[in-house]
Amino acid sequence: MPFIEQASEAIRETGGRFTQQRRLIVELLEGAEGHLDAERLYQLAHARDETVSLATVYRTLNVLEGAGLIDQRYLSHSHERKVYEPVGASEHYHFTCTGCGRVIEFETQRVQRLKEALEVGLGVRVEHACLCLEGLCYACRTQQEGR
Amino acid sequence: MPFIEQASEAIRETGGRFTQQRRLIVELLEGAEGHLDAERLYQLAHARDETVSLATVYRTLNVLEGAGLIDQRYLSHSHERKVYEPVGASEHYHFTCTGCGRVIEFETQRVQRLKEALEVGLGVRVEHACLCLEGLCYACRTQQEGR
DNA sequence: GTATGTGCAAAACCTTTGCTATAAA
DNA sequence: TTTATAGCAAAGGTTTTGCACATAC
Repeated sequence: MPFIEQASEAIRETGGRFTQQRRLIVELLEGAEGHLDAERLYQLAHARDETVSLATVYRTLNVLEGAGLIDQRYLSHSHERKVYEPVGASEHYHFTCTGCGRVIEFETQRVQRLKEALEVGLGVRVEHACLCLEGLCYACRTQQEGR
Repeated sequence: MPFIEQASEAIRETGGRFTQQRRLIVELLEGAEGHLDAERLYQLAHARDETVSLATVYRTLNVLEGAGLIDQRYLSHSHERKVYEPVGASEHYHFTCTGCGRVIEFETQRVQRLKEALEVGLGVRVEHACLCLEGLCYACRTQQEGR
């Protein structure tokens, strides 16, 4: 099912309303190449529809997250701001280059395996795992190494 | 070398001054059983020495982090606040129970291996890795499961 | 003595919330 | 028509900063 319909249904199921502002925000999230933070999402939405406010962006993001449709992530070590992306099928994580700002996505089973190891070893149930990786990408690394 | 001396030397090496406030904050960080956030550190420090302000706590934490003496961590999924701890020899990470708030420390080589895999696979240099795990500890999990 | 550090209060920053009007159902 | 959602602006919580005074070196 397309993401917009998923969102529309999920919101309506809980008695919520699929307003034009919410529709626009959902469309932008779906179409985004990269990872949007609230401010950027607001800029994009506001450019298309002046009636969208930053408060509505935040409220909509929280609604969508509550419905399990998007994930919050932190990309930087300092975690200044959250970015949001549709929940996908693949377990993927992010590496952010502190040199050029590029975000590299990668898939790995290692986090999943770590979770399983902890559930067995510590007897816990892991509900959230956040992994933020930072450093230099290949281009920035070789450039810094002076060649 | 004791942590206090390390800190004293590191600060002085960069032309900094090892003031009484900084000494106290370093002592508290070293002696802490758990993971202190800035507010808690301020409470402890201020109780012992009224001249310590919250601003000085933050400034000192930043100086110590810059000198590589302490690490910032986020324990919760929502990352509301940072906690600080001396840089240790062991690679350890944290699991926070959302039921009772308990923080479980554990050691693992898995993050280190993930880093190495990325450095080879993507050609990057990983400088920071932040892993935040949340869920239910054994006690809270069994209680919630109703038995 | 000089530069760095300090407290205080105000600002910065991202995010949430109270209120009244609006619009989805 | 009913009730959730909107915008706006103000508040929230954590962290940083400007300034004048204090203090480590």
